[in-house]
Amino acid sequence: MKIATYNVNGVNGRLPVLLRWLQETQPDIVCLQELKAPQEKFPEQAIIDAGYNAIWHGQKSWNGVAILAKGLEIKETRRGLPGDPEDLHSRYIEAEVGGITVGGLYLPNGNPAPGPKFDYKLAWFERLTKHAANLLASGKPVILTGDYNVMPTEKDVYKPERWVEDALFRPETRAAFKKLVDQGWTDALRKLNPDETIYTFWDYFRNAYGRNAGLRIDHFLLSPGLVGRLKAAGVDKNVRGWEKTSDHAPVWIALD
DNA sequence: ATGTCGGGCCCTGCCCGA
Repeated sequence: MKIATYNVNGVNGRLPVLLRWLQETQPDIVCLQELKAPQEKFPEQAIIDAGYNAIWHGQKSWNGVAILAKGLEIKETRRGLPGDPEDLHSRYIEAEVGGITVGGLYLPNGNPAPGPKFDYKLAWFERLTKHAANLLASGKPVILTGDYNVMPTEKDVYKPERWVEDALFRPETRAAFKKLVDQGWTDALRKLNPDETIYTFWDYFRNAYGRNAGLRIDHFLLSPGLVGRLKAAGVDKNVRGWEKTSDHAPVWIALD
């Protein structure tokens, strides 16, 4: 079973790229982030025509998350993280699919830091970490995947010294990610490729993709029971080179 | 500091968020 995550950066603007990638790689389950579309503007029919069921949580202009599945029922278990009824951003959606609880997340960017946006990022991280503890305690197989907007270590940045003040790489952000993982999660891409340079994002500026000036910020965290089923993982880096593409590339894992 | 995207809107060049 192949499970993927993809920050599309505008699901309608990237629809041709998304459909081509689905057709070429045929993942079983897909988490999408940054739909940038209100609930009623999600391209549902095109996704159905591509062979996928979908649930999504849209929002005008920004954010937005979805879960797609091919030939599997998607049983929604939650939209939005608990802990702050004032938070109206569409950044978390969760479902039971194929016997696995899949949480698709779009963690706040947090720039500029310090400031209110960075505070919001750290608060959101805390809420995610609390919810993640409850998911682990359930003993069920769980995947938490999406755009974490965190480079966990220096290995995950093309030029770490340039990013130390950035919200994606500040010590507080890395500490928050470590605190989450240390609950007992496994970073699937790193587990299978302990020493390799792996990037999932290249910004649009200064020919970042051409220079491979990338970041690893899209992650798969697996609950302990799933680690033994992890057989492969990768980044569909070529998709970042397509016309009208997202600044992120799709990331995937294969489970037994 | 800069760079480049999608989306949205005082409908078209500019602002926001990333």
